[in-house]
Amino acid sequence: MAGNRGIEILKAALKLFSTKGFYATTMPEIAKSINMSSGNIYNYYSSKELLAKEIMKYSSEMLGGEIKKINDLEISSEAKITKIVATYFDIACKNPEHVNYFLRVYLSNHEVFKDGCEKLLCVSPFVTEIMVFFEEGVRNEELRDQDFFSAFGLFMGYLGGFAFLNGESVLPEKLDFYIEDISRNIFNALKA
Amino acid sequence: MAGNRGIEILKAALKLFSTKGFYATTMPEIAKSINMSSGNIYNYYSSKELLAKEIMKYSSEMLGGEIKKINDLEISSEAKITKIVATYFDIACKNPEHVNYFLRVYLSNHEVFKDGCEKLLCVSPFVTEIMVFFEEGVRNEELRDQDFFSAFGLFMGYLGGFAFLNGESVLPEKLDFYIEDISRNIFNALKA
Amino acid sequence: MAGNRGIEILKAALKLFSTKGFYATTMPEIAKSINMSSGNIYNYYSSKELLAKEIMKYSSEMLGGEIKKINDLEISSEAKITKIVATYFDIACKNPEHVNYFLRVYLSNHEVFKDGCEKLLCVSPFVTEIMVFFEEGVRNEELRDQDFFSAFGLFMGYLGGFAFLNGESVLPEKLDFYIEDISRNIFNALKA
Amino acid sequence: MAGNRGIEILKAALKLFSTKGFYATTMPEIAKSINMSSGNIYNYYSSKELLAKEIMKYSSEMLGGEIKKINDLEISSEAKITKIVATYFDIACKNPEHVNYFLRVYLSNHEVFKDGCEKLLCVSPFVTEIMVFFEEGVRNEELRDQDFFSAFGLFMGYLGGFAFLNGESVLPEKLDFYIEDISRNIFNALKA
DNA sequence: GATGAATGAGCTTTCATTCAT
DNA sequence: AATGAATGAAAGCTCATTCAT
Repeated sequence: MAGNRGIEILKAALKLFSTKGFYATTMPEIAKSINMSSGNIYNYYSSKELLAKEIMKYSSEMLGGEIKKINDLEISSEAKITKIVATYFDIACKNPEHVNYFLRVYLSNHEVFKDGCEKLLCVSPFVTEIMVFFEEGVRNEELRDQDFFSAFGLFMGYLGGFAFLNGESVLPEKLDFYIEDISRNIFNALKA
Repeated sequence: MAGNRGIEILKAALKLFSTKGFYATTMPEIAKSINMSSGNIYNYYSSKELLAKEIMKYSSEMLGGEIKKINDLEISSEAKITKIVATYFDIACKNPEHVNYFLRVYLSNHEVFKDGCEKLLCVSPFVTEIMVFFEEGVRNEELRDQDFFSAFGLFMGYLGGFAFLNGESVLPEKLDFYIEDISRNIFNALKA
Repeated sequence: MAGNRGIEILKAALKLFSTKGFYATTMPEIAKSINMSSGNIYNYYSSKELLAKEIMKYSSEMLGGEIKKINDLEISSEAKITKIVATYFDIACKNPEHVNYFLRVYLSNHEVFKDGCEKLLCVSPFVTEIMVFFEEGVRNEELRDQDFFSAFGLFMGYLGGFAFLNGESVLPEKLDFYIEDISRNIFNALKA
Repeated sequence: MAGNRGIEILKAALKLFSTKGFYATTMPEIAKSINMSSGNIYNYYSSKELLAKEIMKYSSEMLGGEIKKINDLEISSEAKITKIVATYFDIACKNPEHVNYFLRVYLSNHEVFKDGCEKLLCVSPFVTEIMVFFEEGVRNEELRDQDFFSAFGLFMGYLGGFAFLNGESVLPEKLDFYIEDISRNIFNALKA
């Protein structure tokens, strides 16, 4: 389920869903945005809901991939934290659709992600990489050994929350400005 | 705007919106849940959108009020953090509609909160109390002097993120279990 | 489930379904034919399928009622047969929608009458009266004692088939013309 | 029109139309059931409606052929009636698609058979053989001389009605069980 | 304040048919 | 003959909102 045309639909829907929301975006609208007929979308995704789920998987794989690159580097946990924050903010600035999709579509539209995306199923690529980062840090005695979810929630919540604040235009500075502060806070919270 | 009947509508809508989502909840459904006619709701709230905004203010005032009580106590910042986390989790367990409304309705349905709730306008009672807490801590030299948003994002994101994980049933333990870890992490991040 | 407005919808749908078929008739079309908005139909019948089932019950009760009147008369079985044939043909001429609904909607659109109208459930008022007629005739020794369905199939099939031929305009004469022949044939087939 | 592949399409459509109905069967579905592409059907039949008409002719010829075989036998009219009933029921059991197509597609979807199948045009092979049977019986003075349609309606309606009852699963016995009763009833109705 | 029938625009989805390959 | 992606009109149904009572 993909192919060139399939990806094209997915990207168009990602952009629209993340901007206008799942319900406020119509299938004809998605189709029109890539000069396709509305009926044809259904040759690629059998329903609007399924499309939404595929998008979440796609975005999560993309984000997980970026963090994996950082995990593969031979640097300290402290440095990795800074890189993760910077990378996340870079995406939030340059390709905000991924972050916004998570915040505005996945997080809220429970009913849509019921079957097949329960728990964190569709987001696991991202979760997994954070887990890898954390456990390596603990093994190296750079990070304090604590409950994984306590640590994961900090990361996910802090970064997501900041992306939200940025999207709401309440931050007086650009995202870059906060990288240092945030990285330090996270490291202080997690360090051994 | 308000009155006994008005509050009744608001509470019913809060419960339904936070459970089923804004779009999946219909006005007749809200009305029926309190044995009222659908038309009559419009005598109290002139539109579904306006109702959604009023709910956000209401919830935010309620949550802000709880935090204010903590701010008024004569205890250390470290102790306050623990109390804030515990209170937030208590609400997330016993009255999850408030927390879920923020996560599942406010956070996502941008288009609904456009006019009159931009930025954090409808959530200011909560934001304000976090700000009071933080500035007092800094003044007392218990907390490090850093950018307010860096600190606020930590609080809001961490707590919200955890409420989300709990709602998704991905946490192996009950929320109480995490209070200590989380409070320590927050204090470590913010302390002077 | 009826009321004045409900019956009005039902009659309008009966006329259209029996003329144009179930699928070729649209809900807006039904609504328009009685100057109602399409949405409002759903306040009376929750789906097109349900509407179709209610119509079948309604028509069957009407037809059953007419035959009951004949059953209540103190006349010979032979005379009753003639009256039943004449009455059926009278309806087929003056209110053909009832007969055509049975032939063109009920008989064929299996999938529509699946739940709640299986077997002859929605047509039982009519079936019952034929059964009453037949068993009385047998008890009076006017009719031969044979399997009920063998007798019922003759009635239902013969009359229905003729109504069909008439509707197809293949009969060279008006229906009245055939009453005598058909009644005699039925009596010869069933008599003791 | 026809050829090997053409007949294959026709048979596949016959089976599907008679089971699911004309409107509930899609052209791609027919194609898929014989491993053909949907577009290719149109090289054989220019429209769904035309296909439906060709099927009716095909089925009617098949049924007419069976009755012709009986007409060609040198046996009494009474014996022929029994054979016709038995043959019809045999088909209704072993190849129900023919009988069901008549009942569930032809009988109801008026609009489809409008042009080219009006009156009994597409069913004439069957009608003709019943006519031959009847007129020979009258000529031999085995059957009473009466209006042809009065006699034809009895046959067609009785048999069709029974096939319907059987299809609805309302008959307590298998079709075979009723052959004797029904044949006797028909003979009693038609005999000289 | 209260009712709930009525409106009608708008949604997702389906499907006969076409046509470039 | 054969493919199947593409089209686009049209369907059933929903629901925020109105308004006569």
